[in-house]
Amino acid sequence: MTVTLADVAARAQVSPATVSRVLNGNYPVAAATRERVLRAVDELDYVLNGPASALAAATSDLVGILVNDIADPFFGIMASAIQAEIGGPGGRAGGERLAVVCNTGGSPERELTYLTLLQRQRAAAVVLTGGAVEDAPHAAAVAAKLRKLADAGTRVVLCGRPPAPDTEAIALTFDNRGGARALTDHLIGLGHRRLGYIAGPEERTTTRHRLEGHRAALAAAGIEDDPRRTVHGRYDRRSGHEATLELLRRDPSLTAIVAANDSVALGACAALRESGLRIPEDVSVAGFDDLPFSIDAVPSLTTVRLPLAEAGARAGRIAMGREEPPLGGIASVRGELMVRGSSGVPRG
Amino acid sequence: MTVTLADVAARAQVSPATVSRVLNGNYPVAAATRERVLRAVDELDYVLNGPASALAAATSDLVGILVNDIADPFFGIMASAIQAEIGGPGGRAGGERLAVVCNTGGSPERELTYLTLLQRQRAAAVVLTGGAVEDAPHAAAVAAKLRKLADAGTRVVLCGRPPAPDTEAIALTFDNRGGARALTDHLIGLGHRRLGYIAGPEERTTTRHRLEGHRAALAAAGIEDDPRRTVHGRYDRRSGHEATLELLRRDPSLTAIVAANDSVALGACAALRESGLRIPEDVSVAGFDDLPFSIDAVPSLTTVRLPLAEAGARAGRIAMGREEPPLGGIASVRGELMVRGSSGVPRG
DNA sequence: GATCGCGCAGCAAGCGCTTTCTGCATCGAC
DNA sequence: GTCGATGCAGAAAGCGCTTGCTGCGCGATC
Repeated sequence: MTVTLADVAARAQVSPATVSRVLNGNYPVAAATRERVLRAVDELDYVLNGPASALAAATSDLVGILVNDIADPFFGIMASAIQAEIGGPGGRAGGERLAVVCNTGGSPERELTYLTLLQRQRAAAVVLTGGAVEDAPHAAAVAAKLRKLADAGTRVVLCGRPPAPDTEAIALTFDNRGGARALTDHLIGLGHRRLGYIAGPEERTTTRHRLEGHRAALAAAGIEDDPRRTVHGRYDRRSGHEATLELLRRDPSLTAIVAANDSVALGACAALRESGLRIPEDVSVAGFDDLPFSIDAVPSLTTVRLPLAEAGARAGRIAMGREEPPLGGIASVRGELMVRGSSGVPRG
Repeated sequence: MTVTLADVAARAQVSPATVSRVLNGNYPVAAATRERVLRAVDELDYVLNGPASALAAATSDLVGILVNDIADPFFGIMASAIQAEIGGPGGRAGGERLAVVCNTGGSPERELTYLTLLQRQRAAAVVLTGGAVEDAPHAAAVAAKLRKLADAGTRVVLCGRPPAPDTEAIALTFDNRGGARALTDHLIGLGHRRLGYIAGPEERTTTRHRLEGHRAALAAAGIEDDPRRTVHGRYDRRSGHEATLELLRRDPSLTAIVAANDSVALGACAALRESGLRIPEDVSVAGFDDLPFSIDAVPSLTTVRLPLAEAGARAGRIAMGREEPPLGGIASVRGELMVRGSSGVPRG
């Protein structure tokens, strides 16, 4: 029913071995023979059996990309860049590889399960994107998995994620702390003294790092860090909206709101407007990430640009072994402060 | 080195066959034996070899999801919904399936190549999302591929994509024509007579359908369809920005701009503002899709909401055989007009 | 007590490919 | 003319798993 290597071999009047070699192109085959085989492949419309070759060769051409939320452009942009380098169809790489984008939904269990699934598929490489969860047992479990994957020959790269100790994983981490510091420094420089902070989920490394940067800036300026000025939520606009109302309730005299990311910032803007406050005249707003829509907000969002596409591309190349990993296996990728319309000098 | 089924069998003192049956759970195994096997699996930290089992069983647990642009939330949202139903880790389905999100970048060749790659992997199902390219040879090639996939037992579902004739593929299409018609009807109802239209890439079905809906509305209102009022571009904000400037150049008296989608609409808004025009006082703007950020635009965007997540979920269920396909294998999914701040009565 | 049925486990034959090793020409060199 | 390279193709042994079939031991049946 389905065409197999043997069928092609029969048609081309060669042995299966030869067909395999023509298809994999890593062994000398006479031009005439190759020609004949290729023609037979074409005529029979033969498609290689992936599992079979993966089994025989003990390697597969699957590359896993783990993301927290595929519907979020933050991850979409990285995934897209990674995939472009993985050399799926159209990529520069010769061998065609299938990029598998796995949506963990931010759940540690699903992360682990996907890792197992990829291990099961004998993935050629795995790229984990986005912040990790700060939970010792889980971190250990992930580290163990990553070690096992590495042992099995799977290259592991972390993109926008903190390094995993005791692991061979290459890490390209974003300097969230530095970016947040610069952002809050900017606001303080404008004269703000009462800043609200809308943080992400408590247990995420990204959340903590950004918060630390923010606090470092406050401390450096001698501003007391009132815990009531920080609210935790999810990384989405809805959460930004709710958190802003809460912050305003706690302290109506706030002059600036720093959000965990751009989506949250947009939610904050909406809440401020609904509350009759102008941006930035009454309250300044700042985001993080600089996703494409941020520049279209009105006023456009002051934020920290993260080179998502560049980092993803680099991670992809490293995963494919087409670029040298950074020294020590760890590189910190800096963000860039983008000062735009949503931040200004505080009133009064 | 790596643990195999045989190792587990040895440790549990049973035959490999029994281990396999315990793992697949589709054959009676005595409780005590099962217990013993499971313990051995655990102790040896055994991970099934995916390719090997796929080869032996002639099926795999991979499910392909083709998207045009993974960095675009339009596709991200659908992909996310599909995947949730595919029953990856955490899904309701028992068997764990690996969702493979493939980024075609809108390129017909890559689409085809990915389809081949999925065929090669003997994917369990494939979901194609988003508009197709209107190119007869390519459409035929895709149809042929889909037929072949179906023959091989792969379930094929189209989500937000026109039906593929002569194919067993189930199609869930968006009623782009109807949505566009309603949108332009709304603007005409407000009194607009000079509407600019920023269309997507010429060769896409989505582009054509939306444009047809728009034109149908114009025709119904007896408004001449000046071809100079339509500009084609990509489905991104940049394109919306450029196209708007072009439309304004051609006819500064426009009172409304209808965009191919929300991203394009945002670009249009930016261009209008830069040109010193107010929205909607001077020019009304309308988008399409109702992506999450649309409500945060200022003014919030009048658009057509497409039930992306719902359609994706349904497509996912159908792909998994957990929901009956629609009668005739084709269902049209309607959008809903969302009237918001960006559209108003024209000046004068 | 012999027979049948049934529940459970093992045997062994592949699944379709890769790859090592072997073999046969052909060619150049001495 | 002979021998060793060299270049290319084939034979065959798996890769690790699934599954149809066989077989065994037990309680139920006549």
